[in-house]
Amino acid sequence: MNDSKRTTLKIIAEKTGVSVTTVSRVLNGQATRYRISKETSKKIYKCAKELHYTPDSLARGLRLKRTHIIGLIIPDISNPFFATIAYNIEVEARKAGYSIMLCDSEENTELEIESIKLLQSRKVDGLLICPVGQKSEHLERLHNEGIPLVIVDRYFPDLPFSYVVSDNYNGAKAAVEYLIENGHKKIACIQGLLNTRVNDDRVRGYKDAHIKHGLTIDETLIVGDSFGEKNGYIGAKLILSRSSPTAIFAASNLIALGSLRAISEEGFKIPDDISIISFDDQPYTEYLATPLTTIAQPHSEMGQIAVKLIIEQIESKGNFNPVKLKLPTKLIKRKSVKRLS
Amino acid sequence: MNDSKRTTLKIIAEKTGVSVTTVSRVLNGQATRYRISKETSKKIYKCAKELHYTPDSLARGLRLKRTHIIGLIIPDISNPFFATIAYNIEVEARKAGYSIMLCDSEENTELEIESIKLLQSRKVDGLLICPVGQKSEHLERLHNEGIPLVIVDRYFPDLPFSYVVSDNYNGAKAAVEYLIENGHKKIACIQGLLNTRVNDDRVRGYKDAHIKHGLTIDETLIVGDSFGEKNGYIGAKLILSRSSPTAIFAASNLIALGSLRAISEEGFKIPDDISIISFDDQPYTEYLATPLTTIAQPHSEMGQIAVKLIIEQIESKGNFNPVKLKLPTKLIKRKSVKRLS
DNA sequence: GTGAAAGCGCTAACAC
DNA sequence: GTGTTAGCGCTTTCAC
Repeated sequence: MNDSKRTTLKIIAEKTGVSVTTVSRVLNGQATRYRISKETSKKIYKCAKELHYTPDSLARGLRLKRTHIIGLIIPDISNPFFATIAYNIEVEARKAGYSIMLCDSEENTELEIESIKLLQSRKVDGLLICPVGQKSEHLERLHNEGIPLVIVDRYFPDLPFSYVVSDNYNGAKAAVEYLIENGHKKIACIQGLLNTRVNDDRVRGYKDAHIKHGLTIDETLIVGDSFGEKNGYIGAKLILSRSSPTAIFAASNLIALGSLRAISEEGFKIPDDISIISFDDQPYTEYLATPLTTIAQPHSEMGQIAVKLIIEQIESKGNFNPVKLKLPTKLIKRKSVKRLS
Repeated sequence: MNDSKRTTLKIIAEKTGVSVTTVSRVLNGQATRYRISKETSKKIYKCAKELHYTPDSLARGLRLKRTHIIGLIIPDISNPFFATIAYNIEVEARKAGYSIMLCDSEENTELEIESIKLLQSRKVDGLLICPVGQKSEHLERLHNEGIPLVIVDRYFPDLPFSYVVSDNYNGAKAAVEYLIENGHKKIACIQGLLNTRVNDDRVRGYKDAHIKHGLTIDETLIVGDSFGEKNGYIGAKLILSRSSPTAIFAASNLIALGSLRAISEEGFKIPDDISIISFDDQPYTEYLATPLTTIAQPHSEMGQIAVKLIIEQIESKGNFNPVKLKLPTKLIKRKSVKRLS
């Protein structure tokens, strides 16, 4: 921290009457390599302990060009989906000796770009980004600069960097097929942020499920433009007022929450009046008025794998190939889908 | 990051034919102060831009003894309560030019202590800690070392450091009084982590509400020992099997979630068979099977104020007095409490 | 077995 | 108006 004169190698060197070099070597476990005498070592360890020596990571980072910091950019850490991912990332990174510097991009590409710059100036060893996902030039640039980078959740399949995401397409398709198999034919889709791969994949899954089962796609049943709760609310209100779908496919947990509010305000009952299925499972979903049928994403795995990938990349010094991972989702059947006769 | 030779002041100095000092001064906006000529300035800015110069925060931090990093220690970032607080902290800190280094203590004092050491070696300017709360020696030590420190959520009233917390005592008391006013006399309490001030305050509020209304306190109705979901589940199971309370006071949002599971498993209906009131409101609480009556905590304010306090403290260089803030909570009446005749 | 010296990129005191 | 120099705390080459 600021003042109060923290212990440095120099201080220890003076106290023990050896050179800074020796102290550094001993404290870095290189005593044997340099055949430093047991006594000297002991003396140094003892002194370091007494004075509560902690190495200065800034100085070390400056010297070594290695900070053991991973920059993490999240679109909204208050969203339980990202909070869970962040949790797993932090725990896994810590185990591997890395610290996390956290930035929230507030679902805003400009802020995302700012955050990247910031983290670069902070000299993080690598970047873990859950991108807003509408633009990618800034990420490509990063990649070209040779900065270790792993994308989580939202991705860009055609670009040459590593990512770990859920299988949004098949997840969404499975969700909608489940609806169709239960006799639903008029299914609304409240989608998330437009022109993001995640959303496009989910919507594509929604459409392909229709096609597969010979149903025509009614574009007016597809509404919405963000992953937030408000969009779920507005989307559901809209859809309920102008059409009468028998089911809703909500493209995110927050969208589902917003829809729930709209649905109850409009006096509809789930699943009797309308069915709903949501993307992303959360601890609370099973206790909702009607326990929600959802597509669960592998939060923990995503976080853990992301950390593994970024560290591999950091430690490989450039010669590695992008790893592209699409993790399977799981349909969790609960009570929010009604079987139509 | 690691290689690819990032632009430094030196490089710019060479390209523009001036000294490093001048470059530093210009790029730090001290051109006028040192009366550096417009041309020189322009030249430098232009070169810096072309070469995408970003200052090296490590070097700067080392030199200035100031990193503009705030260390944040959270017991569980996947808990929506903390995630929301973290969100507000990150946003507020960023606005003020600070970055957040995040550590999750997993509700474990040992890890909390480790994290503190880590963050100290990272030379953070100050520490924002949501402590586990069972021990405080390590925090006192920090304080004595003169390290800027603000405690959030869980606190130690007798110790001389700043904190910002909810008024847990009055919140809990209001909750239980509300129950009593609705005719409940046999009220169970599923408490959180023992020997933490937060829990003690909430339990004290629970008890004092009884006393105030002339009810005797039945210690067998008080169960539990952690803020997690599992404890809520076990606690509710226990209480339901051996007593028959008409209401449950759940000391956290996760405890409430666990209780909900137990209650439904046991075939009880809320609020007809049993009422429940929970501490901490979350976006999903109003959509639960029975919308929960809760005590809402001022998440955003807590986060924002915490950042203000820590920055004040960082920038005051020692001569400041601890600020102790207890923020009011709010009873949010929904449908989980039944009026008994 | 140990040390001196250089240098990572930056800022600031002191020159002129 | 601009430069020289020292030094933040650390690691590492080279020397003996």
